[in-house]
Amino acid sequence: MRRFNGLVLPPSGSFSRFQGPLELGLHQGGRRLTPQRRKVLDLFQRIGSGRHLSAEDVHHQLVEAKTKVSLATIYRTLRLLVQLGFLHELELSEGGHRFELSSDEHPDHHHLVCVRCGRTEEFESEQVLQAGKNAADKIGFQLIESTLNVRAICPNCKTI
Amino acid sequence: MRRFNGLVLPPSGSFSRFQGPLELGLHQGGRRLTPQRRKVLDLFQRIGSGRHLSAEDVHHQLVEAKTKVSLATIYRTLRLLVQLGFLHELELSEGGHRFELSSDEHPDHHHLVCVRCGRTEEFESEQVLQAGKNAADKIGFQLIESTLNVRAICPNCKTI
DNA sequence: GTGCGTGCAAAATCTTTGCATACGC
DNA sequence: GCGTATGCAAAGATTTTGCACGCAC
Repeated sequence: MRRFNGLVLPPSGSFSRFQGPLELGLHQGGRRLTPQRRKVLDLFQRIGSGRHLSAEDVHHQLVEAKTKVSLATIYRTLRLLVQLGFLHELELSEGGHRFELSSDEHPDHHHLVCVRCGRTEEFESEQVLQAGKNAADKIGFQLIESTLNVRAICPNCKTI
Repeated sequence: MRRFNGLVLPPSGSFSRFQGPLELGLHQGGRRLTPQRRKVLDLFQRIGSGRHLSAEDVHHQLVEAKTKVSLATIYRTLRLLVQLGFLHELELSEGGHRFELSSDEHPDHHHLVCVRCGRTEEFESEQVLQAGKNAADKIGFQLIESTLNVRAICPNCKTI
């Protein structure tokens, strides 16, 4: 059950990481830069890359900041921003999807998650990048990105 | 190449003094090996490791095979089997969680997913294993497992 | 002005849970 | 028999969608 409901994919190269002013992508293909979309982008930029928010989180933050926006719009916007490559969608172990800002400074970073307390650390690895590329090449897939999820137990939880 | 891994269940209804790991786990701590649980295990066993089923898939398959079992029980059973380590829970990109049989032959394998059609291929990589271990060691986490998800476009979809 | 985006509420998924009953041990 | 597991249905949690209106362009 694929669901594409109305979200038109941008032209080729759409999966590459975003490289310019954020507004650019949102003005292509008849898309509009609405206040709501701007606020969502602003939020992710303000908190920086490496922070993981759920749709609910984003909505809550914006409402707290007196921005009038519906949860439905958050979902629609997040999906759009992921397709445009501005955000990464994460599926770490527990409870629903999370989103983080794509970053040129920390491309292809990976996540260490403590299975007990949920503490999450990030790291980069040229090895992983290469391994993903090797695997894709071997069967003729065109690589987009790879993410390594490491399940582990953090020092705090180990002592309990 | 052998097709089945070490987690062998004797055929349903047979008496055997051999007790594989599956029975052992399901008999510990007052747990019971019910027909429903056995059927779920049998299913994963039959299709082999490397196949990814959703809870709904499992339910559907069993009902087709004339096994009377409720979806709620499937969810409860899958969660149990994951906790016992007999199944792995996957969170590939599209639509919900999937489960696969844990395998002694293919531990720590990884997934290449086509973002357009959902086709999924598996691979193994010593590099990835090592990278996960390095990262965990570096900040004092105790490694449990690492899984690399590679998002890519498969040859078929590339030509469309 | 055109038609994309939004809000709202309803609907669709997906998953969990309360409770009485069934049954493995 | 004891206590766990199940079925059923209802509740929860999360995400999508139909429709009329609003607003970016």
